This record gives sequence, structure tokens and C-alpha cells, in this order.
Amino acid sequence: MMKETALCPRLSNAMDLLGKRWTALIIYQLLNGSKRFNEIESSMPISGRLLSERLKELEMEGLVTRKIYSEVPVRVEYSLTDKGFALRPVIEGIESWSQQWT
Amino acid sequence: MMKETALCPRLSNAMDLLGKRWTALIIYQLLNGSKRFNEIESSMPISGRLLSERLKELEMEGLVTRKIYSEVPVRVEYSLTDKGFALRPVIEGIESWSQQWT
DNA sequence: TATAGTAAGTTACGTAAAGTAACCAGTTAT
DNA sequence: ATAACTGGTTACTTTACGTAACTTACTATA
Repeated sequence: MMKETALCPRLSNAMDLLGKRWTALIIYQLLNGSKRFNEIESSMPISGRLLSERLKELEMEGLVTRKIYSEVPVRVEYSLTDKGFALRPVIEGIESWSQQWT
Repeated sequence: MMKETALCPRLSNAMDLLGKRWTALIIYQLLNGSKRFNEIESSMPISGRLLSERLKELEMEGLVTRKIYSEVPVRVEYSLTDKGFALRPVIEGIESWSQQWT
């Protein structure tokens, strides 16, 4: 569909990314420092298939960087960029809203 | 699936709601005051089917109230509760992040 | 030599959610 | 009688998500 939101393209674009399932939780994990694929996977009920897909999206959007260490077995670490870390107040805002209004 | 997120149930619960498609945009619309069904529908490319579904969810979660005016044709107005309005800083945070990091 | 183990994925397939379009009820205006 | 309006609902298609098995590359164990 090519129809464009009359309203607030900024919010709309951001939600296309952040609103996808698991995305906010992945960013939340990475706010505490870089993590390996399996660490993220076992911290939440996400499948490898979708985690891989989400991390690629986040990398493409410039929120996450991927670093490969050629050890045995291979180690891959994901971490937030400045753009990703800039979401900290948003994530924390959602958390505190949730806490206050449950 | 019954598996529980080890991490941050607050963020997880909030994102189950706010992360659904269109939900944040609907709340954004209502931050400027109450709106009719058709007003919301025509402000973004959402279908009646899904708008109806989302508004019911938001009403059930206590973020939105629904008021019927028995005029001709009928008028139905949706507005935010305090719980809904409390999301203003979150929505504005996402907007400004989006503006800054595009 | 074969077997198994590990990390980080990918592939194939089934189900659930979202998108699209047509339709409906109640009332009024033409 | 016909059309028009709002606020939906129904039926159907397409896309996203969930599950489980498999893959690659290397190592350690029997």
C-alpha cells in the first residue's frame, strides 16, 4: 500500500521499527552492554529465526552493530550504536508508565 | 506459548499493547482531544476492521473511553483516560528520537 | 574413525494476525 | 423508492510469526 499517513511521519516511521515484535526487548537487553546471539535468545522466548531477522533489521537501521570473533566455536557480539542508546529514555519511559499504571 | 520472559515483565507487558500495529498512532491522535471513529480512520491508512479491534483493546486496557451520542447519524467519540494521557511523554520521546536520528 | 558437542544461524512448513473489499442497520433527505 | 451517512461486521487473501529440524565449521571424546 502506498497511501501515506497524513499524520506524523516521524512517529509512524519509528513505530514501524520499534513496534515490531521483540524489537524493544532486544534493545532493552543491549542497553546493558553487548551480548552474544545465544545470550539474547535465552533471555526471552524468541526463536532463532526471528532473532536473526530482527538483528538484521536493527543493523540495517543503524541501531545495532555486529562483531564476529573467529574463535572456536565462533562468537558474535551485538551492541547498540549511539542511535540505539539514544532510545534509553524511551524504553525507560515505557517501563515506568507500565509500573505506574498496572 | 506459556514461556515467561525472564527479563522485565513491565516492558514486555507494555509492548504487547503499544507494539501492536497502529496502537501508538491511535493514541497520538487522541492526545489532541477526543475524536470520532471516522476521524481516526481517515487520519491514517487503517481499515475499519482493525480500527474497531484496536479501539476495543484500548478500551479494555483502560486507555480509552467510548461515548455514544444518539444523534442522526450516530456519533461515537473516543478519548484518552488518565492512563492513556500518561503516555504523552513516551510518544513525544519516540517522535523526537525519530527526528534527531533520521 | 566415527560420534557428539557448540555457536550462530538457515530452511521448510503450519498457524495467527493484518490487509482488502463488500456488506449491514438505523435514520434522514430527495 | 433511492441514496447517503456513521459505525461498524463478515468473508477472504496475504503477510508475519512460531516451531522444529537441519547446516557449517571446528574441537574434543571414545
